[in-house]
Amino acid sequence: MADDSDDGTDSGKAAVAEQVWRSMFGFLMHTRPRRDAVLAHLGLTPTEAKALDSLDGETGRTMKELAAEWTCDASTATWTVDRLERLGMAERRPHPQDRRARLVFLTEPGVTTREEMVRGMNATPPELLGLDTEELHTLRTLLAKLPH
Amino acid sequence: MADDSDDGTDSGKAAVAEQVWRSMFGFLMHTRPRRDAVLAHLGLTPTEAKALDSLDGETGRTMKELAAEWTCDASTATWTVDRLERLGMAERRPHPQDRRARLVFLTEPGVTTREEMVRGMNATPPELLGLDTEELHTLRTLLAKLPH
DNA sequence: CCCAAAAGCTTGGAGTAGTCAAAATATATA
DNA sequence: TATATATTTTGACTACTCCAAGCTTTTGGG
Repeated sequence: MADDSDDGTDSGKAAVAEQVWRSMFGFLMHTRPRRDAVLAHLGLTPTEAKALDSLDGETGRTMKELAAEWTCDASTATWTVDRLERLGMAERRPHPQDRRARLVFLTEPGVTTREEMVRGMNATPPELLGLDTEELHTLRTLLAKLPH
Repeated sequence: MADDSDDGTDSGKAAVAEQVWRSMFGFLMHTRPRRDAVLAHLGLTPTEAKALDSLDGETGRTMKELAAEWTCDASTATWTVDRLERLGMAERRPHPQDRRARLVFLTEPGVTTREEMVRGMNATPPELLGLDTEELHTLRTLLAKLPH
């Protein structure tokens, strides 16, 4: 009610949304150093982390696909996969149908590192446990309505 | 209730917190391209953006302070401020008490660019308006309990 | 069936951003 | 005056990033 001005529009809603975003974004910033530390601890550059995230041990990806996903030049994709390969985390295998193409897979150490990275990046910030269970349930329900 | 195992701890709460975090983090990722676009549109590198954020037009900061805030080498701070200065967005002025030191201020164009940047980075994602006003109020109350 | 064009990838060359260490300069302080 | 402080300069190195050129293989007409 007490919100503000005089136009007929739903300006109160936008103001509340803004405060919601401020809190959410602030919390994200607050917890960011922890996520940065995950990559630092694993010795991964942001590019290597992104690459690791795009790959797995079972499904081979072609260089073309990876370049498209990373929205980079084909030669940059070559360079990126080279880095992972030198780290022993990825390998190129021949494409069974097209001998021009390569399929990129994570090696076993690559899969392990990827798992640690994903676990660390997605780890629940302990600050959330400052809320009680009922509050968390409410939050879960509401946040589930947002695109992800 | 129906949650899981057999230890006496409050394991259901952690599971809900995890889902809350998944939604929140997912939404952050979902909205990230928009924030990247703000910097791209203003032609700012991440370092320049960080520097701009640390400065204003009234309060001078010494190089030493800036290096500490950015947790970088003093010479890196010099390099960073140089960039902003070449862009016409910052200027060094002598320190009134200590002639060894400099005070760094934003210029008028720097202040303007900073404002645009802050506005763009903090802009409320329109997806939030998919929730109704009451839901947003609830969200605001709960999120305000988190550190920011 | 053959060959020119296209596709997939890599290599080589070059440029930008960011980072630090060491040395140099100027000033303040004990 | 000797030492400490604030900053800049110089030099070197890593991480990206693209473009242009080249190699191999596939594909689409004639």
